[in-house]
Amino acid sequence: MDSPEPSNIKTTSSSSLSTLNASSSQSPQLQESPFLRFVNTLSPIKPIKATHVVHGFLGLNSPPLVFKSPRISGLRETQYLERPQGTHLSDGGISQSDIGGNSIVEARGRLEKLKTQQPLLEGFITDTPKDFDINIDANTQSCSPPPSVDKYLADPEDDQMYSVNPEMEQSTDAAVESSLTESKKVILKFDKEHGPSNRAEELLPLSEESNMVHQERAAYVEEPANVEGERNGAEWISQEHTVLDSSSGADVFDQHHYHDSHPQCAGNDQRHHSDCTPQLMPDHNQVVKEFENCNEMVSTSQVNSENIPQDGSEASLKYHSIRRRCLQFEEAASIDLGGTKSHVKSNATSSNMKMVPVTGSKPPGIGLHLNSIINAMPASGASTTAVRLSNGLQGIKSKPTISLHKVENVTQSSILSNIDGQSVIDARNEIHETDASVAADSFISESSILTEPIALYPENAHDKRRLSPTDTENTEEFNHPSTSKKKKKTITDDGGGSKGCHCKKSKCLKLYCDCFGAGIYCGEGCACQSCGNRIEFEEKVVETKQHIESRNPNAFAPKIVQCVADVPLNNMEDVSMTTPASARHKRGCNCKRSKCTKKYCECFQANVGCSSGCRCDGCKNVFGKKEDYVAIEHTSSIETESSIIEEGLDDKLYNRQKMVVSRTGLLRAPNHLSPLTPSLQCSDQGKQAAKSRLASANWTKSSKKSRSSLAHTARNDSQKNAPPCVSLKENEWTDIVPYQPSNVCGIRQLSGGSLRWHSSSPITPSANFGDESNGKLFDILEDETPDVLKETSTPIKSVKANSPIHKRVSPPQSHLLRIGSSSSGGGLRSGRKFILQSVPSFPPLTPCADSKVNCNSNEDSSNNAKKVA
DNA sequence: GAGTTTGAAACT
DNA sequence: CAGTTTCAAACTC
Repeated sequence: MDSPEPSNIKTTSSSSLSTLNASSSQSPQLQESPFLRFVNTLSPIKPIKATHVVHGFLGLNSPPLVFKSPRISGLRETQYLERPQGTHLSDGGISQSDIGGNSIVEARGRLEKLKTQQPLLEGFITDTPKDFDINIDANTQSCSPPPSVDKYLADPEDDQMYSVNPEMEQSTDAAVESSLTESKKVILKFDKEHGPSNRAEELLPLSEESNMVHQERAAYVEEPANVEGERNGAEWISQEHTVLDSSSGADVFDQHHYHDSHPQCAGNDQRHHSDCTPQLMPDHNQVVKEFENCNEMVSTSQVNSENIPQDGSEASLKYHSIRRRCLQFEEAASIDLGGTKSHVKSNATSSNMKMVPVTGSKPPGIGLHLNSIINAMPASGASTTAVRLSNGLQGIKSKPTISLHKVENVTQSSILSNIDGQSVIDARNEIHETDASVAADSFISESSILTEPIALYPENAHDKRRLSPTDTENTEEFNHPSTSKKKKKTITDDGGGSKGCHCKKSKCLKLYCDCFGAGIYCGEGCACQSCGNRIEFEEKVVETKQHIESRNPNAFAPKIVQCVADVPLNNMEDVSMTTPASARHKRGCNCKRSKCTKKYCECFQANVGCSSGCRCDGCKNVFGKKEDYVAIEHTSSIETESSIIEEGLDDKLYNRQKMVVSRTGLLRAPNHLSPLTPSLQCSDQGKQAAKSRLASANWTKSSKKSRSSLAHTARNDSQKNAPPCVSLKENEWTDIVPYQPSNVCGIRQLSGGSLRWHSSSPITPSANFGDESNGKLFDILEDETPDVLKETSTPIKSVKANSPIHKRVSPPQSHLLRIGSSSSGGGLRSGRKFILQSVPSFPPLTPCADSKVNCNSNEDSSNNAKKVA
């Protein structure tokens, strides 16, 4: 309800006249209309935005819808984190815009409105999420997966994604961005003069992540400045003063952007800026800004500087780039802080907070470093997670609920924890962090491809060990030097993982060091000896890092990749399971004695289920056993094979049915787990696991879209690489991480052009499904799957029943590949047919039901397909 | 807090 | 690539 209006309003906001019209839901048409154009031209801002928006989309390559969905998902996460109820809202807002097809326009309208109507924005932001959730469910569902996918797909986009809400805003803001970027540059320069450290940091990051930063900044800048400025009002002004004066305008922008991106945060009030800020994390600039802002916030908003743990997590959340940024940032910060450590600390915390927000943005993306993930979880409540895990199902069950709020919680919890420092909050943080980390991981995995996503990882990295410890340490240290260690320990104990490192021989210049591994400089909180990971030794640190990267380019990349981030939200159980399930460790663990039940296991530490890539013995990973994962893959592969055979026998109809099933499964699976497994399960009618997974995929609607997209991509792939389906498990999995991202990217790319995953591996298709967020594929899929999906649409039910493992089973990559190939093989045929059917993607697709229905009533599906044909 | 266990990272 | 060593976190007492 609200979302539409806001969006419309926003679109019109640029022009007062248009606002009314836009509010009436004319945004798209109006915008297109010559009159609107004229109006836009009248207002200086609009034209820029429009252009920028266009660029942003163009850059994305994918249609606005695609981005939106992902972004939405991202928003969801953030929203969820902040508000369980609102979890869907944020996304919904986005999704609606996407659905409406006015996403960009609406976004602009929203931004404009926000600018013009700060109060409205706040209300809208807080409210919109709900509305969106309701309206967008399907979209959101699809979106939820997409976000992660999107993150993977396009880092640059991810930046936008981060802003989630900003998505739309971004579009609008995009235009602003250019101006903003310029303004930022100017500001940066100004900041340099005034605030050397922060600005310097920003500058450095910019050089590295200039693209991302620019994107993010632009979005942030635009929205934040306008929207937040309005919202925050006096606070904002004060912040701006501080920011502008001492820090770069980027900070301000970041804050604004953060708020915008996380309406909830904004809704939460500036008090929680620190909380919200984490989401902003994406950019170093933001971080820096956050720091500055944090100071301000601290003074103004009551935010506790102690949020360190969260901060650390946030920091961990950032990506590689972020990590790098962190390093640079730290340097700058340290430099600047040299005199004002307290500020730095506060900043670090704030930055961390921002990082958390990034995690929020993560949702869309997923790749994360284990470190980041771990850090994230531990930071808030690694112990909690561990407890949950130890508790087993209970823990999981509890998670589901939590999972729903994961994203939001991540940001919120981090905030809360920071503020309150309560165990409860910590638990939330853990969950959120894990989720975020998962998403981040998934995103990160892609992030390797995409630079932006990386930012999230850094936070994640901190979240667990590295990030949390280092970040938390850093932040804590900064905030509370004396208590940093204790806090760290306590945090780590609590799961905060804010501890600093204790390296004695590695000089903190090896991956052994969590700080170094997380791309963070060691701080006061660290108990390391002969530490070489300090700003003073920046050159050495950089060299070492380069050396390590030369050996292993992904050494600093997130270890954990998520397939699906948000989907689980609907099902508490599923969620808890799913979040972990969706995420996987790229390399897998090699546990021999811990049985993957202790933090020795990186998978467990990251709250991720073991996959075929793991070489663990006697895996009992609470988040998903390796065996289960493998079994799922196997079944999925079998199903795919059978489906392929069937396809060969019966062309279109039969294939269609299976395709639908597989697609639904894939789509669903992607949400929670990996796309692949779901499909397999679905395809195999009988396979309960698949069903359960699919059920978990309830979010399916969105997943459906993604599936459809995946199917579509799979088709393409299958056309090219029909056979490939089968191979890949471990390798695939490893690849998957990248691929998924790539897939996501592919989706984006699809919009833009190339699909990595397509060519890369069959698996990618699944990823694509997950990514589906990409408008085109998504649309196609929708069209294709619609009937089937519609039939099965509601099915999601079973999802809950699914074991987390299933979700995780996602290894699906192989499955996806297979499925995709099979489906793709058939997909080409059936796929097109489906397209002809053009079933509405949104409505129906419930994974389980679909899968079941499809599987059970293949005839029906086939009949439907025939009818359609 | 010290010592042990564990598995990743690094090395050969 | 496999095996071994090194390392630091996680864990236990």
